[in-house]
Amino acid sequence: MAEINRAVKGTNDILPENSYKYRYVEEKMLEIAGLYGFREIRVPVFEHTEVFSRNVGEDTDVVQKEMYTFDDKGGRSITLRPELTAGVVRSVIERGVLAGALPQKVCYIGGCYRYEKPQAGRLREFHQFGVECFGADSPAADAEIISLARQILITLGVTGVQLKINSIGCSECRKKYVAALKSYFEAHKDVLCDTCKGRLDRNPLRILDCKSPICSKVAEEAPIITDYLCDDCKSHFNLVKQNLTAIGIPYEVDPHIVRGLDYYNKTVFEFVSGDIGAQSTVCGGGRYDGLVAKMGGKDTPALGFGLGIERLMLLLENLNAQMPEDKKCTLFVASMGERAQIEAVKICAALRKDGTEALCDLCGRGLKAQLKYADKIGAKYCVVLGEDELNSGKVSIKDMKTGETHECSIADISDKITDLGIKAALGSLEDSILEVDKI
RNA sequence: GUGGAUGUAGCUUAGUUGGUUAAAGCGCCGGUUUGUGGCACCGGAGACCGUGGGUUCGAGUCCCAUCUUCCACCCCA
Repeated sequence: MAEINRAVKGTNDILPENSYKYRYVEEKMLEIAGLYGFREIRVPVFEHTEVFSRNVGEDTDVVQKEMYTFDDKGGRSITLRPELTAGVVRSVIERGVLAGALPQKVCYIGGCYRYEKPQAGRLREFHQFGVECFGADSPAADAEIISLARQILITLGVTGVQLKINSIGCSECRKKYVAALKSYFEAHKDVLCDTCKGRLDRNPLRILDCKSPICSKVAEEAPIITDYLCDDCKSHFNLVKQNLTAIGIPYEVDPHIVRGLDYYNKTVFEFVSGDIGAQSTVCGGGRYDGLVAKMGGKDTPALGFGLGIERLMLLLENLNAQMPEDKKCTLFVASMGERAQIEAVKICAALRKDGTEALCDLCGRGLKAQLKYADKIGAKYCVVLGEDELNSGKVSIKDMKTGETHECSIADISDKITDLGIKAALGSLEDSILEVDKI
């Protein structure tokens, strides 16, 4: 295949045989978020580069080497969003959303772009579902979004994920902690891996996350952030934990959870799974109380999370999670001869007007081939239309599964189909959703 | 960006120590006498063997490069 005709590295096509699963998952997520008062917001795929570089963090990998940045024809530096939080914050400030009743709760689904080396659960174009809550500083808000993330995962059939939480404190206590951490690792500098030696100055927090056996061994004995939290941060974190316990959400405090985006403070959390390869985080988020003010808005506490849709789908697949079936054709109208063909088109038009998926031959095929096709696409019923039927005005509707036939007049096909208890499309989808809910 | 693996029809694969028109299954299309799908049988279309170089009388088979995909590191969702 010529280079130009191939999908760009790290991008993916979702074909009809799978797209309905994505739609189901996305609709479910929006629906559950709605139960918590989150309403969908849609923001641009690209922003001024500074929206990300300044706020995600000039020093982060995302900004340093992963952004798709280009100049537009007006000479503006534009960047395809590598994540959604910064753009959403820009939007709610600019559009005056934060002037409304607080907290403001928004959620979104959208593509994100990062120039990384593709791998299982990691694409250059990937999609995130996420929520952001503005104006709530209570620990109950932290627990609430964690609860939302968990409800989404569980409802969709995810099992075996672990919730890890931590507090990285406010800027004051983090300053003290980073200093302590630095002097600790400084003492063990000789055994650290090369990348961690480099991180010592730039971002000592990252060493805690290193997977090299030696570094993680050293990290085990490192000072723990929770010991450095100021009274306010400490009590906030304790209350988050109490809230989680109160609503029955199991968690593990993992002092090594360090988010890679600069805007986080206080509570951070991740839902991790062992079933999606090395990219174990399906959902990550936390508090970012300083970001709104930093971006020029009124000082407003905020928090949120992002959930990787491709990773979630991978996980659901690996776990063999139940998924509703796709819609199928309700009635196939096979025809023989020109007169019948035109009648078939009329019947389909009438059925579609009534909300029923009805198909007829478009290839000029023989009767046998038409029925074969009806079978392959999983049509529930079919009728054959020939001279006999046109003359008598009666057809027999055949149930493709059982072979049973039901007589009726051509004019009554639509009513008959309805009588048979078949609600095209939506019926089957809703049934299966109910089933999933029961699990 | 750094490592390791992969690449033959739409899909899954076979292809012997390099040797004539590159196989199979599934899928697709059609047929098995005239108006009924699923089964069976028969037939057909479909591959410049990822791409570009090189070695050779001759390469899907060997060498180099490049790209893709996959896996790990890094980082993140």
